[in-house]
Amino acid sequence: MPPRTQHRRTSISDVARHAGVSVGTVSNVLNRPDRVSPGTRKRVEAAIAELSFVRNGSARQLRAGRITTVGAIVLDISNPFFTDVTRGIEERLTADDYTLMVASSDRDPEREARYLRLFEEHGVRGVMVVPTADSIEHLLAVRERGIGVVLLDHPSPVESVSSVAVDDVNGGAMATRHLLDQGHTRLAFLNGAHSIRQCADRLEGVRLALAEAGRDPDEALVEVTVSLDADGGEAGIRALLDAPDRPTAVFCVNDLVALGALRTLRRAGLSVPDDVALVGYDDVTFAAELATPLTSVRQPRHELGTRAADLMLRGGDAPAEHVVFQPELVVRESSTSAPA
Amino acid sequence: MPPRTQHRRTSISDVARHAGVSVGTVSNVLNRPDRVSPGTRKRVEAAIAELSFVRNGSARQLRAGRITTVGAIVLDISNPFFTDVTRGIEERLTADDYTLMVASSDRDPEREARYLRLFEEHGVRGVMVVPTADSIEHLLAVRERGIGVVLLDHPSPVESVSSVAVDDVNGGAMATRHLLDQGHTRLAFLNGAHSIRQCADRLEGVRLALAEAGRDPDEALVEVTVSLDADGGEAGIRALLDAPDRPTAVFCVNDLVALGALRTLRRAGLSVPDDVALVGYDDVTFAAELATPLTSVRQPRHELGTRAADLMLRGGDAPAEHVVFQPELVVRESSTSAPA
DNA sequence: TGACGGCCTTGAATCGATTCATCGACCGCG
DNA sequence: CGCGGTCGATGAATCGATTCAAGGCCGTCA
Repeated sequence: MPPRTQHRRTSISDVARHAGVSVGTVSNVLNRPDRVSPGTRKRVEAAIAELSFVRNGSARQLRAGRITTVGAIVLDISNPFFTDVTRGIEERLTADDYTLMVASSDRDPEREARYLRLFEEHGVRGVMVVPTADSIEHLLAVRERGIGVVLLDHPSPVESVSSVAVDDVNGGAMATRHLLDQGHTRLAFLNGAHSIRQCADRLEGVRLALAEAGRDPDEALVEVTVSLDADGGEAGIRALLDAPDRPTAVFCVNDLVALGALRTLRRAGLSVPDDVALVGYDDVTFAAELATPLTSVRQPRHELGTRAADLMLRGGDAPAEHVVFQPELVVRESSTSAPA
Repeated sequence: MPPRTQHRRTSISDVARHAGVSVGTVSNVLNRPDRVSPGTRKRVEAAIAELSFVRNGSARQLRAGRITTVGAIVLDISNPFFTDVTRGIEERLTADDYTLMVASSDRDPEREARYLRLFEEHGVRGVMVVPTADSIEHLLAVRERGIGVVLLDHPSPVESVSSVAVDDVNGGAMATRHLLDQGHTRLAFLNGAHSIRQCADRLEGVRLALAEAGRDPDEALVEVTVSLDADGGEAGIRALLDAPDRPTAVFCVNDLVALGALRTLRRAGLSVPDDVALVGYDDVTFAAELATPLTSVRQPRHELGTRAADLMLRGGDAPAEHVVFQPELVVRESSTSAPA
């Protein structure tokens, strides 16, 4: 793609020569134009335009030390939950003229580590990470090297690292209580791997709510481990259909899974909510508009992002803070026999 | 967030000193370990670990000139269409050990320019851009400076710049022909600003199909300009409901708009497809699962991304290529009076 | 006239990793 | 014993922008 002739990038000294000034002056025009007389400034600007000069960010940064860029590593960039969180972050950062670089770990600790290193090598001011594993040793090490760290959608296991999270235990419990209230006794939970904190916590909430209601979680609950997308929901329901004693209510760990579940239940000729009640998590845009409008646990996605960015941008000497938002159950038709 | 004491980042010479070797040797351990004797290598590696040294990417890159990173600028990162395209790109790049930096221009030429400069300053190998405006002057300038450019979801106006696109004219025409075939005579098109090429092209296809059928586009078509999300769909339908001669079929420029349209039609007590037929664009995951499964024009999103990355990664001397994919109409219930 | 202050401009030093010409040590062979 | 060759290690030069001490110029005031 680049033209054959690999011309050297034009540098600040090319500009200086072309304008008949020193490199220092060009740099001043670029960074502190007020310190340069209007005449020379104009000449330098003309030279810059003529040579179509673009600053070399690496050199600039090498000298300056650190830049106004923050990195974010989320679990899955194609999940609407995370895109909304990301937008929140970006909005807040842009207000302070910071730039955001986003990466998706795809729940792979190795990818997380890789991007973390990439960000660090490029001298980001800080990173906001949704950790793939519970250990945050590696993040502490990063912070040790002077880089800001904020945990995203994850409560901090240590006091000294700021974090922004939503109470997933409560979210799981809310969904479960609702299903119990509707009279269901045999529940299924289409969940992700327990190594993912959000999944483990929501499960805990589910079990808590069952115990609270005097039910034995091991008996009243079937947990199916699935991938966290629509295909996972499909697979999960297939597994349940074959089971001898089919649950009457299914709680899905996120709305994408619920989408797949809904699709598969309908194909199997089962009615939602009459044959099977369904509850999702996240309350994404389309949840209300599905074939059967989906009951879901809503999280303050956007605010999660802005708040995290807030914590990131505070001075380096501010004490760590731990923010926990509460989720909210949005009841729709998929879990209530009488239309909502 | 960063600790009070602003310690200088440990550098390669710190490592060298600590291990009792020269900087050149440390660099060799890092880049060409085979040229270092096992003994010293081990010592250096120990020093690296002990000091928890992280390469300074800026310095590295300053010397090396360019890196294995490419940038992508899409119109709207929260649109599932673009997240899928992005995944395609990333998948292909990862195979060649390249890294991707994604940014969203939000259809703002200024933001596009800003990110373009940011990428260039950081020495990316190339950029893949969904242009916000039809002019690609600024992209040609970037290429002039030796940076690869591939147009994403946009046919190239010039021979020399590679591009990957989907035939939007045909997509618009397909949707329209389908609605005409269903017997509709008054159509509405909820479209975005014509400055967005995709929107202009789809409109052209719509008009083409109308003319083809012997209809006068100016008479048979109502076009409403809306924002390209669910809220836009809602606003668009509201505008139509007030119109004296309500169209019987609505074509939406993407599925998010269609989602909002569907929601609003239902709230207004109108049945889809009996009162109003609806067709979307993109065929996103949830299109088939909506209250009324949505007829939509499917685009090869993932392939669009991988193919673009392909073009990006070819050597700099390969001739430009222009790939055009064909969309595909997926008919569902929202546009057919008899259930699909 | 000379001293002084203010305003621009200069250019060498600096950031940290990479590269490469050079050197030393060591081995094998004649 | 001497020579050529190999392997490993060295460290100065380099990339390009920024910074800052130093110097030049001009006008003002005593």
